[in-house]
Amino acid sequence: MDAEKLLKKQQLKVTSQRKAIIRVLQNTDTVLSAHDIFSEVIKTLPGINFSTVYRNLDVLLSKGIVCRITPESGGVLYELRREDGHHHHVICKNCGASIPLEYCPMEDIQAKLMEKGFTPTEHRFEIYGYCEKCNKGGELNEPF
Amino acid sequence: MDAEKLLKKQQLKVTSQRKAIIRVLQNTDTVLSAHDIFSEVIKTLPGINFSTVYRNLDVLLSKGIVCRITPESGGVLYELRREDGHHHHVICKNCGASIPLEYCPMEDIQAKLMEKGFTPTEHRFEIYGYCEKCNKGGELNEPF
DNA sequence: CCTCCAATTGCAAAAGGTTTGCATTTGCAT
DNA sequence: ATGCAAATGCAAACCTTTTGCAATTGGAGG
Repeated sequence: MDAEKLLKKQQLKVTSQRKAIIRVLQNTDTVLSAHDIFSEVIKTLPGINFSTVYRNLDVLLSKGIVCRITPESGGVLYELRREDGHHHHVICKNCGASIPLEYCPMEDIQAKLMEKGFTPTEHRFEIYGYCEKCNKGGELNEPF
Repeated sequence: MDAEKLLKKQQLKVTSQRKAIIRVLQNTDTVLSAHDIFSEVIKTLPGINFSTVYRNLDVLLSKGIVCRITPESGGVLYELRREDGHHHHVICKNCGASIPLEYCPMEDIQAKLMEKGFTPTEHRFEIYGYCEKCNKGGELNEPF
């Protein structure tokens, strides 16, 4: 779906800034920091402000258009939410590639948690490592 | 194990600051922010500096004495590592209680990842929700 | 017990990332 | 075409974490 439709679907105003941000996310299969996104967006939209990027990432996140990922190593990363419904990610520490994962571990232990009286509301499951490409190639580009 | 033994075991110098930090972590079953830890430590060790807390949390983390947790909501939290070996956490969003979990989802999908050519190096699995106590009680104290 | 050195600490300043207030601009419903 | 709420740019504030440096301290070795 193109950026404009995505925004209208969520009843968000269609601004050039929002479209640019979404396009950046659409044109990559890697996870990006707010800074990464800003650096890309400013190429097509000189003059866009950092706070606009931050504000819009928050909006897009709250509308479910993007996902937010916080690696152990620190920082916050974003990616377009491409799949409907619940899913997890496998992320390459070398190139940042993000691979969606169907599998969800919650099913396996939901019952056990309830037994203990714990009511789960959210969970996170992320896998980090090296993708097929980076496993082989050898040289490390922009690790994080 | 007491703080001093814990430090000596890892061949770290035993300082009053380190002991105080560890004791704070030993006296709770909840996850704490660096700020939380500082606020507690300063009660028993007036004059301790924030940077000392940060530096030591890093040291303790690298020695495996503490765990670091980064909730979706942001921020960085620490807890004493009480279990040997690999484990995950169930965390109460209300009181911060941290419950260790034996179950690890990696076993279930390790093979599938390798098939795809992905080499996992780290992963995280955390569950957030409300513990038995907070489920019932009702009032919310220090949510995060 | 004393001495000495590397490790640790306190302090202050800087760095880094993110948020906020406000005036201006812009999308879009009417 | 018009008006208004929403979005943006800008600058400053904020908060958390890191860093350089001088002073202090733990503990190994004498």
